[in-house]
Amino acid sequence: MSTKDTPSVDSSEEDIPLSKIIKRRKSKGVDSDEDFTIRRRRSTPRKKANIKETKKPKAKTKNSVESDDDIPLSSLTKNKMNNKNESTNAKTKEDKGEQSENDNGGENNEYKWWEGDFDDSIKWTTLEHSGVLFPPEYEPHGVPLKYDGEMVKLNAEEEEIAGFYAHMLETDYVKNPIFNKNFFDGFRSVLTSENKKRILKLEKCDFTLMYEYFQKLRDEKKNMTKEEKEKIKQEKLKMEEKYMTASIDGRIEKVGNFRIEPPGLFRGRGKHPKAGCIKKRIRPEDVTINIGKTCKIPDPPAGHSWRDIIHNNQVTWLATWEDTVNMTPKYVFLAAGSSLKGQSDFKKFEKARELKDYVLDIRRKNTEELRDSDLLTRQRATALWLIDKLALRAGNEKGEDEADTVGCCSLRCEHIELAENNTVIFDFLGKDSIRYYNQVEVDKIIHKNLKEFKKGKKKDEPLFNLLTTASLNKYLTSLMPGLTAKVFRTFNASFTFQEELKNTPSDGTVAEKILAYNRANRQVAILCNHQRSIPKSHDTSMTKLKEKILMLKYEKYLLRLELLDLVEEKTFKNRPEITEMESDLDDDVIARKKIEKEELELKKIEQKKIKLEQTKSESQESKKVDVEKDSNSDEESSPKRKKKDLEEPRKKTKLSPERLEKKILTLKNRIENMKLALTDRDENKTTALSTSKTNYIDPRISFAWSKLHSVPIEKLFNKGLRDKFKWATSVDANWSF
DNA sequence: GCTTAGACTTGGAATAATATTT
DNA sequence: AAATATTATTCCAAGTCTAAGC
Repeated sequence: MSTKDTPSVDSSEEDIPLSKIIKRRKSKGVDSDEDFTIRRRRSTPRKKANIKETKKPKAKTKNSVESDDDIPLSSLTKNKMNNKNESTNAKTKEDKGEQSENDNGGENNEYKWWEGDFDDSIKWTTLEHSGVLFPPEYEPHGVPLKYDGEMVKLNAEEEEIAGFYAHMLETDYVKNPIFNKNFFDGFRSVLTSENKKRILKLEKCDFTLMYEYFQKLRDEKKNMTKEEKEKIKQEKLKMEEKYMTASIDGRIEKVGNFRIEPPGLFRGRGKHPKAGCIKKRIRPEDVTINIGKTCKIPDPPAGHSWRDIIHNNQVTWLATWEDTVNMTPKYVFLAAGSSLKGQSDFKKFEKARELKDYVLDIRRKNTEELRDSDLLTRQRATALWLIDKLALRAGNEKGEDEADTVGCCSLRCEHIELAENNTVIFDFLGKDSIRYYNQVEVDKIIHKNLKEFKKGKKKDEPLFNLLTTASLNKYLTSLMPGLTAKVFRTFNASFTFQEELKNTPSDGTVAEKILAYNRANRQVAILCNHQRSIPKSHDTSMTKLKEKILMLKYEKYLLRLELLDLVEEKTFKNRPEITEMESDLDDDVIARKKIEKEELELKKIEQKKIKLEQTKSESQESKKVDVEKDSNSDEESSPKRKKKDLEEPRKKTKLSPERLEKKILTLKNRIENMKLALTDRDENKTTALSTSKTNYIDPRISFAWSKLHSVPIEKLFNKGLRDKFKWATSVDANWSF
């Protein structure tokens, strides 16, 4: 493995946290030499001195109110302060019981914040919760590592880290050299000196014994009986119950992520320089709790204490800790359906709607500024054009220890190519290292400007060298209060969606309408470049669906033949829905389907037989006769059939013409629906609809559409989304974004 | 003024739950 | 009833943006 390309850590530094090393290098680098031609990326580190064991009790956040601070934690936690805090504690259980499973405002005692005003500078007045849930302590399993063909016994710490890697053996992560290097460095740093001497190369490590052991555990778990599984589930639920809700201003609301992230290997996306680094176990001593001043402080796990307790009601988080890989803060927030999240969601969409009233003026002005004499103005105008037209993200600067991805303001010359006919080709990695590739014909002036901005620059220099997200946003806010780059994305997404929905066939079936809805959704997802990897089973499920449709068509064809046997064809002169032959149902297909159908029927009969034998052994005889009569009704030999053979009389349904006609129509309907579903799915294979649905499209558009077209909202929003967007439920059918 | 800590939204993948097929 | 496919939920990484702090 590549020990060669590892300049960052030499052996002498082995025991110093990586973050420290990087920080040191960085400051050295900035002071002295280094490239830094034009302000390239921010020389980041989110550092923080990170004094590991001598944890200083950290300064209080601005609003944290003193009061309890001088009392030792231990006495606070033991000393039940129950009575002091307003009722909530006792009430909790009852409330939970009654509101548990009301999906959609069945209960009316719910807090409908959207029916009144709300102030959101102060997020809460009382806040009570149970803190966070820690993952279980590590339990060693004793499965050894094989190194260079020999067994190596690992101690618990070593084994845990090795296990992290073993778990990922089947993933693509282990194909990533950066990941491997970071992991191996981390692994070696926990090895005992004896093992460290021995374990020198990752390629010689064989984790398969552990992998197989984990696999075995998984299988065992899977093979447990239903009852055992249920019991475990119940126990888990009981453990977690108290963490799942919080009481905010006396109301019980759901908490989102109350679980502390378990230790593991950092799964950075794309070419993240830290991919594979060890994410250390978080302890109560790392966790700060934010809670109402008079509320009971949750008990930390036995023998432990919290890092800090604060009472900051200007923020919404309940707990925080620092991620050990990137030194970034992590938070526990309320769930998406909570009032706090709902309010800010509502605000977000209202802000985007506000832009509607400004956008024409802004665009007009911007168009002028594209030709401004000032270079900065021209850059800004061009960038804004991209943000507005192509829904690009703002593009903050990124650090050296992050994956190299860009957004609008951080685009570099290498990311765009200027082609003929005012065409620009965008090709860069955006958020999550998702590729943005787009070939667009742009206004002449845009093309001209981009050409100008590229001129004389190297490919790795910034395209908009005079622009930053901060300056752009500052300018935007001067045009409209609270306007920032991301508002454009929200605005354009919602607006596009509403426009696209106008293609809904108002006299279509529900399935057709849903297809139109999903198509509109998909247009937005494409605009926002929300991509996903093609599901593994896409091809198979596609052909399967096609076959299914063909089978239905074949059955319809059979019914039609039967009908035309009974009734003169001319009766249906003006009824193409009855007489029309399916275009893709040729002889071969018919032959194939015929056989399939027979096989299917045979199988059914077989099963029926088995069942009969099992259940009614005494009346077996008489039934069997029936079955046999059925099964030998048609015998087929060769799949090669000529039309003549196909049309020869077949097993009939013996239904009346009226019934046959009706059956044909239902079948036709089913076929249509399936075809729609198929198209929908195929068009969707690389597009992720969920992100735009959850974050960009104003839910009121969907609720209004649902009412206007009488499509049940359940077909559009799953339970989670309905809960998240309950504030939008009551819009009028004619509501407009 | 500039940098960056901090808080919050946005994002695709992984995993769990459920539905469907065998 | 087990295997598989599909959908919903959870996970946690990676953005945006504000304001604290110099």
